[in-house]
Amino acid sequence: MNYWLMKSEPSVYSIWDLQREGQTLWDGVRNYQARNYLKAMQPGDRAFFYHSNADPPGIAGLMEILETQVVDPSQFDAASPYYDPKSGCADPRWYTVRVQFVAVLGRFLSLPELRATFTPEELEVVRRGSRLSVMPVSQTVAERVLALTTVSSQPL
DNA sequence: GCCAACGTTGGC
DNA sequence: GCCAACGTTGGC
Repeated sequence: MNYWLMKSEPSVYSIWDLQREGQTLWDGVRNYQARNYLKAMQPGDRAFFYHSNADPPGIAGLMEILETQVVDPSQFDAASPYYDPKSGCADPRWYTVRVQFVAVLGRFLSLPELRATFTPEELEVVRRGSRLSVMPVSQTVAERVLALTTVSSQPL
């Protein structure tokens, strides 16, 4: 089981939106490295839900990867802001995952706090200028992150 | 709202 | 394949 960190702007889609909906398709990722990480995910993996462009930015929740290797349908939708006219149905360019809500953290972990706790080598999101929206998190760092907050256990 | 950092595009 | 121009991300 691997851990990941996935960013979303809460004004667009927040951890509370996921809590209400239970699960969602993580569509709209249009960066090749982030897509490669999405492709590497396996069902049962866990991911931290990171609120970007928030006040303060930071880790807000936890989710589980439900379904992988999903073709992102928004790339074919001309009305979508994520439409990619260069992607064809025969050879889709963008893949994503379906995620399941697990928990809202009992205490959010702000970016300043993460910076104070982890080096850029340990946790890529604290790196200056880090723009990747999906990134891996090592088991040890994930456990240290979880130890900093409270996560009410929710049956899935 | 600003702007630094970064990714992508396209001319050559 | 280089690189300047441009667009986007995201912290502050």
